[in-house]
Amino acid sequence: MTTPAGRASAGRTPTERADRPEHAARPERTERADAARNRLRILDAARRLLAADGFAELSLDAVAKEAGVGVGTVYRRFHNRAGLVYALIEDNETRFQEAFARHCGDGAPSAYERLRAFLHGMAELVDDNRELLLLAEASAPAGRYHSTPFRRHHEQVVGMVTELAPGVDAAYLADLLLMAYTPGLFDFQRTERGWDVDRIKGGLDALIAGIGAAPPVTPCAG
Amino acid sequence: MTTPAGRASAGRTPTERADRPEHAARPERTERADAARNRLRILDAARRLLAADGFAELSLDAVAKEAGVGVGTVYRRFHNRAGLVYALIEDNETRFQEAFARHCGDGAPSAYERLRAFLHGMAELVDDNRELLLLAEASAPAGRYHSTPFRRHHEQVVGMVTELAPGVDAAYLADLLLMAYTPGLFDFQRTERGWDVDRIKGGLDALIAGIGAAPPVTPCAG
DNA sequence: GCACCAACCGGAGAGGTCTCCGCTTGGCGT
DNA sequence: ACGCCAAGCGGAGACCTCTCCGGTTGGTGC
Repeated sequence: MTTPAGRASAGRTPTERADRPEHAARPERTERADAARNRLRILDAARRLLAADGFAELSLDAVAKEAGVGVGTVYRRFHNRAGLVYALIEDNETRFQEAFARHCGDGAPSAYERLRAFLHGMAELVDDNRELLLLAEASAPAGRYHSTPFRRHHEQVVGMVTELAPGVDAAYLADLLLMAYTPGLFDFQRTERGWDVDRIKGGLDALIAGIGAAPPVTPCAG
Repeated sequence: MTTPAGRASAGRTPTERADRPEHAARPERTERADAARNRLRILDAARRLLAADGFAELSLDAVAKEAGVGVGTVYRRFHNRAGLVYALIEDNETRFQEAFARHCGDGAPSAYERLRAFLHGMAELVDDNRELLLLAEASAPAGRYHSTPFRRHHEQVVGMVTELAPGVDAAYLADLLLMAYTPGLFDFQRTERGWDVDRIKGGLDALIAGIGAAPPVTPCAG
């Protein structure tokens, strides 16, 4: 998300700037050197603080101090705590995508198997990053739906579901499937309900097996 | 935006963490008269403020002032903002339960029809209380799973699913079905995706129809 | 080089959440 | 009636998030 597309700015006179809506189609400016340096510093400081103090709390004031920048700089860059945490998350997401692609690239399995592999992979990913995801959710519960990882996951699941069961509302089902990995729910199931990851995988397996097997409304016996 | 639940100062305080299941679990001790009076005052003040200023913000300082009590009193009673908001929600929940019972009490429809009615009713309930639910979720995303309404809903859905499809993991499926009404998701679907309530109802209908129709794992063809 | 200026920086301050703790009081036993 | 005391009260204060804005600087056109 952070890679700047190096595009030189066309010289603009200040008068032009006034009569156009500011955030309409702002061409991507290259990030200034000091800004880039500070962004890295902040991300690094956050990781350090998280590792040291645990995931229960993450004060952006503290992050700023650790990074050696002012608070304003942190907020300018990441908007709010949720923004910072989501930026941290994108990293892990990349690794997941690679693993999933590797898993599905060869052999080209059926849609069912790919969906199953995806869902199982998600279970492991969420389990591994539980604390960070919980922090992200606590910071901005609704932020998830707008996040790059969620959107990408949704797209992928829609594709597989469409292939698996052409009749169903794939977009809706994808939402629901992804909701299985809402951090708070997942943690509640693992911790409070005492379920292991296999139970969750199994529940999802059964669900998608049913979907793949049965036409959406008419019963099998019919 | 707002800090999740607790402050977690250096030394752990002996006071209980906030996201415990205890909202409605009042100890057997009878509430003192002044405490009861203040609780009502606070609830009332909160409703008044919400109606007047909108649901975007609800400062407990302001609630305390409006109620004519100290901040400490508010926090003693409701632990944190989430607690106060969930207390407000329980009210609407009661009305929903009554409607659902009335709907299902006579005629004793099939499990499928009862589940369908329940899910549709939830859709309306969530749609009607979107703002309040969003506020609750923002205050404590994980608090939902511990709340009395969620637990009751879960129990009810488990019962209906068990009856409908004895082979499946009813507890897991109930979780998933209820996640369809996560406030953030629902609002995202309605607002951002531009879906209407019927689309959501329809998606759920198809899902439970499939579940009722197909045996959990073996495909029809087998 | 040099001048210009948009983007960037930093930190004071507004406003919120929640805790701490000394004072007050309702309800009970006698 | 009366005394006791756990439960309740209130608000100062610690700490946090996020905004605002005057001063600074990297990168560009000339």
